[in-house]
Amino acid sequence: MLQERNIIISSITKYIKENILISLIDYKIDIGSEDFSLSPPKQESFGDLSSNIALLISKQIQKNPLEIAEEIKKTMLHQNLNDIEGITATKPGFINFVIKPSYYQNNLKLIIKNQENFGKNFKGKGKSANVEFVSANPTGPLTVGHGRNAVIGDTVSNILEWHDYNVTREYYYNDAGKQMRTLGQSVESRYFEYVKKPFEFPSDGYQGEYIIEIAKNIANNYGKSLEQNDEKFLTEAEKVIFGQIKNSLNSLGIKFDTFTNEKSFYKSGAIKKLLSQLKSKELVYQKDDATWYKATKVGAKQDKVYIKSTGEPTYRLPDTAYHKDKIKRGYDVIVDVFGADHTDTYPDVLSALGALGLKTEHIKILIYQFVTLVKNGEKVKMSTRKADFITLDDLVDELSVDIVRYFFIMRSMNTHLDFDLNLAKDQSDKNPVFYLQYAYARICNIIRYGENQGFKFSEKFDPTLLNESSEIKLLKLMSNFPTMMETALETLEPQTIAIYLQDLASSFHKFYGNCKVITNDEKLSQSRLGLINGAKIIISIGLSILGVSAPEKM
RNA sequence: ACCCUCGUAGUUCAAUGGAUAGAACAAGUGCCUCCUAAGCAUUAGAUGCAGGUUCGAUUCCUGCCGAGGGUACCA
Repeated sequence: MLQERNIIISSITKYIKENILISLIDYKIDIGSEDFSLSPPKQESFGDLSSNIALLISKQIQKNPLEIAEEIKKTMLHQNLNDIEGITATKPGFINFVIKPSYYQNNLKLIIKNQENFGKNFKGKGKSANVEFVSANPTGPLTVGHGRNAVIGDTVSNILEWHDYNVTREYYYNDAGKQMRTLGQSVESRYFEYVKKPFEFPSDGYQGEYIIEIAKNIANNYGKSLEQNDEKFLTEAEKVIFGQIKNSLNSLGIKFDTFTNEKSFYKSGAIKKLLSQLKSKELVYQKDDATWYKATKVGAKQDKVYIKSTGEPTYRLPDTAYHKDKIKRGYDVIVDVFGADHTDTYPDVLSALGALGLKTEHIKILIYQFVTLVKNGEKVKMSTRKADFITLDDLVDELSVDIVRYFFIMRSMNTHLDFDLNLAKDQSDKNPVFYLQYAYARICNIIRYGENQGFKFSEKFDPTLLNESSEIKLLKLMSNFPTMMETALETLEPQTIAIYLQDLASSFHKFYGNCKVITNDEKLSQSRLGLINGAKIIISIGLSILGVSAPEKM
């Protein structure tokens, strides 16, 4: 039922496209419906949908595009199309379509009827998805940079879930590498410092206060006579820091389903197996005491090291085993959220998997650019090792979950994000997220007010009374919601939703300024209650996907 | 040196190859006897530089300039 309805919603473009193709028969042009556009023009005065078809074929058939547009228009007018109020041909050769208001008005009824399911096309029904994100090694608190990763990953998961995918949120960390060893050494030396024994702090050790705290706790809990290389230094540190990380994520409303670590792939023998499989494909060789991946054989410019001359693998090898494991688990979609520092690494992982005959087309790598923190007008360089960072917790404390989440997804992933701390703080009451929330709270307030005045909202309202331009505009935007969500699924770019919601909220605020909802005109009041109830549903869906709260009062 | 991402208003960011490049913040001017002024209306302000492809380029290609990231032995 739902599916059927939403096909109707998005089908107006398909419907028009098909009819355009029909009108082309005389030209004997072979053009697929994907090869020309039919989309809302920037300029409202051109109508609701515009097509560039005439411009595209004018060269082939040696004719002025405007003339072609006129001819297509005439043909289509004869077809007497449903829901089309008018067709025009303009300047260079665009064909513009004006859709009847009734189309949008009737759509409102569908929104009210389907409530939070409005716009769903269930593309992920019966399918599963795995989203790997954050994946920070537990060497210190999460920083602002991890925040962008965390919020993108969680929101992408929400987008998939909304489309009915069964989503696994997964956190992967490297616990076998150098970073963790350095962490253990750092704690160890702080421990000896605390118990007043000779110590030597590693030159590249982690310098944060939290290391000292962990060392103190170890001394308090396990006594002061631990020896060098006791594994408690690392295991305790990992336990404590992971606890903090989970708390930080929790305070952002993020929960993981699975934590996977690198060590498990050594234990299970997966890495050995992977190496021998790659060897049999002649993709692995020995040189200078190191084991190399022959990336050049599959198109890379340089071979890469799998196992260093010290006998320690680089991250590439376990990462490949890990992705092989994920593929074998049978997900329909696998998403990795990586920072820009991974740009060069994932092609090696994918090419190795591909060489083993595994399918990798369903792996989507989302690369986001780094966050530059700006404080007092200066850029802050952050390093976990030097403890020179602003933690995610600090950010959430100073701002709020809603602001932090919204701030991280309101920009496209591949923009280098400048996060001005002073600005975010000073203007917190003018933050764009409040604009959305205020629209929602305003709607709720009108509904409350209406109830106090004896207006009970009924689904039997008459949508055809909504004819003010601000009403039509709002209705049109609401009709776009399903298409917008489809785009969000295709691109896995949360920003799409944020921008849409800004538009919708703006449209609502303008409507609020122009039209009074609760008036003496009972029928009109009912219609407008229908309108704002529809807007409420859509804002609510959008905010919940973004993980931002929808307050009934502000 | 090479590779990737990016360069749009004073600032932070939008814009499936389309028509007059959009917002927000900051600056100026209006609007609460009326459902919340966290709002609305309105003024001013931008595609780094040079070429190319195209009917048409912020978008695609080449070069230059600038920012960030990467280039086995951090992940």
